[in-house]
Amino acid sequence: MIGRRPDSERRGYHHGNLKEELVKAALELIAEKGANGFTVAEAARLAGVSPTAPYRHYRDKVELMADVATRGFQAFEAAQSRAWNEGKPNAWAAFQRLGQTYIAFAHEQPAYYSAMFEAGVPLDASPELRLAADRSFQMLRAACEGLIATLPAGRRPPALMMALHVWAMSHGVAALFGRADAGRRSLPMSAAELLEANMLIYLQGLGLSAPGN
Amino acid sequence: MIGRRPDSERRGYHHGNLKEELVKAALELIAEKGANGFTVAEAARLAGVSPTAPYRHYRDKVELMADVATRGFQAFEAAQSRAWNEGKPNAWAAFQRLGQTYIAFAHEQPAYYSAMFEAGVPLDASPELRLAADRSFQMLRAACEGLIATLPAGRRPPALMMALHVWAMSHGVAALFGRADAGRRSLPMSAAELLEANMLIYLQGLGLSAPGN
DNA sequence: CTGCTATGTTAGCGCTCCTTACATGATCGG
DNA sequence: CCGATCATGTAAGGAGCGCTAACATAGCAG
Repeated sequence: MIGRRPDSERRGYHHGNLKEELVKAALELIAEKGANGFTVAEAARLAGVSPTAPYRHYRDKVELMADVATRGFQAFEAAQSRAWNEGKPNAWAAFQRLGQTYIAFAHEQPAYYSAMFEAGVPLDASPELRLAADRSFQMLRAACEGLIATLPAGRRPPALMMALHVWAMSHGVAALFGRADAGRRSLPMSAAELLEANMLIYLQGLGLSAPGN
Repeated sequence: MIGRRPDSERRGYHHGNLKEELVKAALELIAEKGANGFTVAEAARLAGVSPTAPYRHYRDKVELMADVATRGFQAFEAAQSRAWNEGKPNAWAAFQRLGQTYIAFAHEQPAYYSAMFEAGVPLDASPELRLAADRSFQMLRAACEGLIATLPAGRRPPALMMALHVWAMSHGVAALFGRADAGRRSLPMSAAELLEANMLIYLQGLGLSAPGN
């Protein structure tokens, strides 16, 4: 990390950047056949290399999955950060955007979402993964603190608890109703609407209500 | 369920009741190594039969998993039913018991829980599975209706939506914080406490509060 | 007893994960 | 410019798994 070489991207050696392409292949496969239907061999095939080439870049299958999950958390945190936008124009609106972003991410990046939450990758598989996951959560926690600050001092819930609740609600809705999986029961509303209503009722329970309304 | 045969348990043929024993073995393996670390061959080994014997009882691995999931839903619904106890002594207390039961089930029967929600078994894998899952949900929905009935007519939310919210919160908490998995962040409260607080705030948001309090 | 069906075993194909040994392309010291 | 070295690829193969096909046997019906 001494800064990039100025004269070239250094995509050298045989293939170029096999690592990136393996991640891309893994995402395709996970999106197509679920988190379990992904095999290292098939990813290698997609990348046009021999079945054992991936093992030059990843110790084993789990490490590859962990890399995918890490990139997922990074992309997720970036999306969350954009949605939060430093709490503008007000904490309430920004908070609602966070929830929508969660559902949208689960819906539009099912492969990332699977790798992050459904593939069974332990969070301490790598320090980078742990870091990326923690940053996502800290973002959410900060958003909660922003909302809590609008409450009168006597009625403020612990920010950590609130963040855990919001995460649980988001994850619950996304996991149960937010995927295009088979076996879905027909719902009267979309996952996004369901989560928005859930959040509104929860916030109401905390004594929060939409400003300017 | 016409009552047991009086003269014998009818463990006939070669092994006796291999099907039951395979399910038991599967539960052990899932509890031990997660929903993915389970193999048909190893289950057969645990049951003391050859690696292909299970295929006389299940078309493939998915069908075995689906059977485990079905039995999980049946056990779950039985537990829920006991907890609900027809809404006695009052809808509020019975409802709280339902939530606790959800967390307890996820905690004490991790193998069932994995098979039901994390193994990727589609709900329409079999009619029995679909039925068992639906019955669990109808139970929850009935409980919600019981609670909603205590609200004044003008403020009643749709029971289906409420049931979906409760399920999402329960599942979110259970999936994220209710397992003994690795990679857990240290929490200031248990999953059961977290869910109870979440429910209380949500119900508060609906205008519900504990009776006699 | 004879034959049928349910339940089990053995053999084997194709696939996966991963290791070991080997080949080759890029880079660097001279 | 050349050979050494290291990073990156391939080839071969072992062990395990899902599943099928062919065969064997236990229990039951007649």
